[in-house]
Amino acid sequence: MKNFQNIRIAVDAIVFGYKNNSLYVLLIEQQFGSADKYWALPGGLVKQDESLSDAVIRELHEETNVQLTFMEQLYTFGDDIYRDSRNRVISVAYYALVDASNLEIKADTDAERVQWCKIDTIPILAFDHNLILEKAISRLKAKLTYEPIGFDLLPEEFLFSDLENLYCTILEKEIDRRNFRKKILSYGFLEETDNFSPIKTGRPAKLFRFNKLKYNELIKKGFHFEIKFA
Amino acid sequence: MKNFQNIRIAVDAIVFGYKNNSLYVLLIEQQFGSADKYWALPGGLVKQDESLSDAVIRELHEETNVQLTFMEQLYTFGDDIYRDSRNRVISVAYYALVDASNLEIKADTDAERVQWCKIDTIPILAFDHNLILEKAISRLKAKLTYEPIGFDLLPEEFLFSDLENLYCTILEKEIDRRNFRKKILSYGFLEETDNFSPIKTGRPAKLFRFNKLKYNELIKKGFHFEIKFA
DNA sequence: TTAGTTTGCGTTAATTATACGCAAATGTAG
DNA sequence: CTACATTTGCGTATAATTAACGCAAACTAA
Repeated sequence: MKNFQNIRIAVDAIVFGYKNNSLYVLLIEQQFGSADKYWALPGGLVKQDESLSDAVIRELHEETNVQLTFMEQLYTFGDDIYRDSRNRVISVAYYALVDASNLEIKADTDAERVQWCKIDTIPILAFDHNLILEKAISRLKAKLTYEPIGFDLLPEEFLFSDLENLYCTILEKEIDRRNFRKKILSYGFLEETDNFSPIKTGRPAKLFRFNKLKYNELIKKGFHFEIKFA
Repeated sequence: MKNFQNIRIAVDAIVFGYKNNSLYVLLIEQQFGSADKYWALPGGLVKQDESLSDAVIRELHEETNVQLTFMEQLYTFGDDIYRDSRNRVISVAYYALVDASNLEIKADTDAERVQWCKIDTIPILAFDHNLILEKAISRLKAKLTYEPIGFDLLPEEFLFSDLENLYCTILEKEIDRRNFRKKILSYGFLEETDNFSPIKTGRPAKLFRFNKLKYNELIKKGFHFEIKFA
């Protein structure tokens, strides 16, 4: 075997969003070769003088118009050496959580269509993107229980019932509404706003806000976030 | 900027071992260019037709004579585009835990020397290997608390005091010996052997063994390992 | 007014964690 | 042979946390 290395390096972006009590992921439709159209995760080749994290943020922006400042690295996929049939390509996957209600997406260069796709109706995707997405979902599920990332999926101000619903939906678990509320409130990083939900059914509900500063202070004191389920 | 990509892809191996009540990592000494010698993590370029995980296991074997069957992916380092001064190189880091008392290491191709290095006396390493190692250590610490990986660092049969010591040392925390024992035993995946420790001081201690099968059964039933510290 | 709905606060029992006490089983020093 | 140092292994009391549930308050719609 000759020693020459001809491997391309790509990045892929998994962007999770939450709306209508469901978890979504951002997909693009791409044309491959002459005929085939495939849904895929946003992503593409890293440029020569570009860091990996810059690359994934650039590709996401180019293909979906979504402008993020940070994505977290998920995993690097390079064990299947034929994952791309054209060349050997290794892909570093990144993920992010966004408030989907507050985001303008539009197809741009490279992508023909961009869409939020519900997590339980994902089609067959290009390359090994189904595998990548699965890994991202299990990471999301795990992280949800030990870091307060659920708030990233919600608007600035949200209802307790939204938060509760988010947890139940994503983790596919039942949960006691009252104990959940008690526990989260006991942490002390949520603050009540003076605003009420516009929904006109049942008792009016206060809107809450996640206080990141307070959370960071707690962390410094050794606090450890955790949500457990039966 | 031209579209041509000339990025090499490498793998690096972090192998943790435990002996003499201390945590160690496997390092090699390499010659760079004409004069400089540097300690570094084992690793090297991925071959064209080789999966990432095969590559890291091969490199580790070539450089240290340590033959593993599995390593877990840690992180991919590619944000500092000058991390290797010669070319742009992206490195996928993998780590593993081994029973150091049971391992023959020897310098081989590429490496001049191989050595277990105590984690609190790590020298300045080549490239960004200090950064990589730091990340590996924090991953190890985190994982130790929610997966029963401590046993991988011990011999097949071990003393409870060894296990206790391992946790205290790596996590740098105090722990109540009796509560720790009670908790671990309550999980039911440790089995007593008929053997006793050869140490001739104090009351003779039973040797224990980690029953992976039993652990896997528990996992299937929804069990979740956890060791918390004050 | 009444029924339906969701919020927000509370109480109690069960479980788990924490902080210890102490005897058993050895080797060793005198 | 005895007293002592040392480490193991088991136990118990108390505090803290979690889980299970009750119910009134505050609104809308009819």
